[in-house]
Amino acid sequence: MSQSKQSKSPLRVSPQPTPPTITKSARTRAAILNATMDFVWTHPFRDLTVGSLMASTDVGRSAFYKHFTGLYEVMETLMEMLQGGIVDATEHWYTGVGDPTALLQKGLAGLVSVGYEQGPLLRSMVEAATTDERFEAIWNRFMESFDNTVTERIEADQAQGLIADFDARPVAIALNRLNAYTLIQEFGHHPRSEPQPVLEALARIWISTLYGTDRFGEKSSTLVRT
Amino acid sequence: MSQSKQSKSPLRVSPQPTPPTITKSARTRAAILNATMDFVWTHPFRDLTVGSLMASTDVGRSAFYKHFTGLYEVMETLMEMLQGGIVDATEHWYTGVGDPTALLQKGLAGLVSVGYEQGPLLRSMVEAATTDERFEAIWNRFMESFDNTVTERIEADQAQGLIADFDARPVAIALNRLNAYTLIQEFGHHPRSEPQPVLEALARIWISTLYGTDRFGEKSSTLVRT
DNA sequence: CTTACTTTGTGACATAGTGTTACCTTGTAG
DNA sequence: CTACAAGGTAACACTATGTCACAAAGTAAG
Repeated sequence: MSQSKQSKSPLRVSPQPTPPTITKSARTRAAILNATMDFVWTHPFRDLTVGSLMASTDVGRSAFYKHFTGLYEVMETLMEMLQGGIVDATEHWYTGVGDPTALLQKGLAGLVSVGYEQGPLLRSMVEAATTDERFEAIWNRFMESFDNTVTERIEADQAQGLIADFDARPVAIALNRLNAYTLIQEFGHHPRSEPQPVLEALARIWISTLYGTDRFGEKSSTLVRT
Repeated sequence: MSQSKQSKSPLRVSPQPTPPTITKSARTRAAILNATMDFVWTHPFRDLTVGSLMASTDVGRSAFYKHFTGLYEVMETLMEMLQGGIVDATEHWYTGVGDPTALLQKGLAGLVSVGYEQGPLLRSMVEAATTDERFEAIWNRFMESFDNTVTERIEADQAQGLIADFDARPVAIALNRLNAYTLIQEFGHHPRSEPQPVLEALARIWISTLYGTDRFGEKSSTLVRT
């Protein structure tokens, strides 16, 4: 009732993916996706219903089911967009060569940046995962892929003697939960936190844990980036 | 229909809180709480309905509303029980004196122990928080109380020169998300992970971050506890 | 014991959301 | 201009919630 419009979701879904044939179907599909995006930007996922969603388009509620089998499928589509951004932002660390600390720092900076831009969307993903069984499976697979990648990277650095020889997988799982849920906590709702202190906190934790604390002076100003 | 019973929730709600007057009301209340406990032990919270819940008691569905205003209030009651266990298990660290590393280690061991015992209940709390607005507020207050306590403890140790002088709050927030969601990931579903490697991972991350990595030998066998 | 009264329990109802079906409409390819 | 598939709709069946008026059953007092 007292809702002075906040920020709008930045990602927009254009009707035509590649071919210039703008079908009516694609336009409605895009309208649904955009309406969903806008909705989760400012509302909890639990308040999203097919009815309220379609009310903000120019077609009726039951037309929704001509394009998606349910809300979970809409979220799945949006997640593919989010996933791309996250993978792009962090892949340096997994694949790059050079100073591992600097690579990690860069990867985390990218992750925090995406989290800051897409926070509410990220939050809605987790909410959708607890609401819908099928989407939960998709989300879990997403997180597990990170668990695997981070585990591999830790083990590779352990083989080179860069990281102490501990059981990599539980640490990877824990650090990934750290990232995901810290980003949601800090950037999932309006008003968002400042990204800088969050990046410093995450970088401190990851770097201390993996590469040791001797990287830090007394004041952590060496961590400043972005 | 085809439900071969898995493990049962260990916490039981006795009808009489303190006075020996066993009212009929208290018995039904306890039956509801126990049925809820049993349910979330083996099912996702989204599948919990008032109907299915009351079907496993000897009174009808609408009797539920004579005792609770909704499922969220049931979860609130169960959370008070869980909260007590967590606070008991971790309070050493916040208040104790002596070697901070050892205190932290003990606190985490207690936390992992509670998480291991109460994992599915903890998971259902987070699920309920994303489903119900009022319970979400309660859960957030719970997490914030930990954020405040950990922030204070870090700042106290920083004042003594035991911890490097970084911005304590974002680190406290991140480390608390680490704990909560790692415990849910590892112990929230059957079959649960082993507690030992999880404790080692959490201890490594907390201790490295706060007190430095020089505490660890090459193999982390010094961390073994329980 | 029985009367009066509060607590606990019930069936029926109103409401809100989901997903499906059978049937229109429209736009565009032949 | 017409055939017909794709897109859209209204109405329905279903499931869950929460409430209400009323019934039953404990309990306390006389």
